[in-house]
Amino acid sequence: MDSPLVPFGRPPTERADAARNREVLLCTARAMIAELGADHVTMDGLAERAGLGKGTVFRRFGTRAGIFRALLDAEERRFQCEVLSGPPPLGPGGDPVDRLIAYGRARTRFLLERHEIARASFERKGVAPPAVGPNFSRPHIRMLLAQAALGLPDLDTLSLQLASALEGPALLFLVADLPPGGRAAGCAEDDLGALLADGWQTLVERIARR
Amino acid sequence: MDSPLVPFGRPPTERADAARNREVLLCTARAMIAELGADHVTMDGLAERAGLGKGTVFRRFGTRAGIFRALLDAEERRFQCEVLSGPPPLGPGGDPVDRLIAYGRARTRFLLERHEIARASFERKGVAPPAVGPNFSRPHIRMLLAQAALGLPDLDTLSLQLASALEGPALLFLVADLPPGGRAAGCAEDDLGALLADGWQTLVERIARR
DNA sequence: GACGTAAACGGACTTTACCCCGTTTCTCCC
DNA sequence: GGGAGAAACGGGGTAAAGTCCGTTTACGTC
Repeated sequence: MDSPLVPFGRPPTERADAARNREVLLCTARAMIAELGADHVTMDGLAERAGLGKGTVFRRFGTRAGIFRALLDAEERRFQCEVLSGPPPLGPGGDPVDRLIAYGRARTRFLLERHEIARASFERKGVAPPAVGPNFSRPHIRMLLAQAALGLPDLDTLSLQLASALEGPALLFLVADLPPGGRAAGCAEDDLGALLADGWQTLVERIARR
Repeated sequence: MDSPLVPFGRPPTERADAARNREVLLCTARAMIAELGADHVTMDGLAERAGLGKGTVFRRFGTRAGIFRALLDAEERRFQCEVLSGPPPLGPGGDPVDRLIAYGRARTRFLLERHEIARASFERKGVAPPAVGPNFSRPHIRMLLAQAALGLPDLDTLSLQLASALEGPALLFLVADLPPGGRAAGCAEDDLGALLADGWQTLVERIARR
């Protein structure tokens, strides 16, 4: 019995085949999304096209939304890098209010460019946290608000509400459903992004006004 | 041929049995929600318990979310009455900024009290508009902003974002999932409502500051 | 009151997410 | 290289949403 009582030394490393299959699945998913649109991607279809069993897909991603979340995560990471270590005004170094505005612009653009995946990464089944929404934006906004020292009370709640104002419209309420306000119909994605970005700037400037 | 060429006089009135069944279904649904929780209410279960066929349920409400939407609509209507014709500060007559604040408080409370149904009335399948979210709040907010004459540009977009800030947190991101910010865990519904309401007030006051 | 028609009904059928568990494969250690 | 044990795999099974279509029923007309 010289085996260690506490099984040290084996941090939860992923098995090689598992890692490979994850990649295969993500690639296949991307291809299928491009080809069929996000909501015609079924778990069975994905499994078959990837040449794997259905069980594997679920083991990897837990749920349908999990796939889209994983897809988004990869891109999120790059986005977060820019925000956390890129040049101002988005990255660190500048005036916090300017950063807030720049963040909103960048985030809006990011979400609209990926709205299909972002939307699909939502799903209300069981108890899966939304993940995409407030998880990065909210603390970031909170931090910038704190830095800006505007004398605002309860930054926890405020940052939540502002994150909603920023992400909600892009993620949930529109894109393909309701173009904002009167100018319905012909409103392309870019225009929409510009409107939302400007709106965000107005909001932030008003709130930051001393 | 004395029958009229244009079949006037028959506006799309609902057949008596259909109306009765709608009521039965809504009542049964309410009972089941109270008993099992909203997300254990299945269409089969509802149909069986109501003593009707499944096809009927779908014909009536179109989709699972449709039931919850219908349930909410009834309550929504009462809420809207208060807002549209009740006494100030919520109802018409007072200062628009005060009304905006009062509206936020009332709406937050309304949504939190019904969060289970409100959440269930969402669903992303096909092309069903969210309905609950921006459909009443947004135009109302827009109107009050216009009345307040704050010199804000693009009220269409701004009202959308503010409606998101108001409804998003209550509807989507929390209640049972993530209590806001640091003070996790023990945060009851009432406290949450107070936090969100205060946050909303802060937001509006800042934006309205001349 | 009988009749014709459009609307409503019912439930079998299809599709899809997700579970389960016996089987296979990796990886570590000797 | 061989063996043990844990992790990953596969695919049949289940449950629930949503569709279809043949049957029944309400309601206006004669």
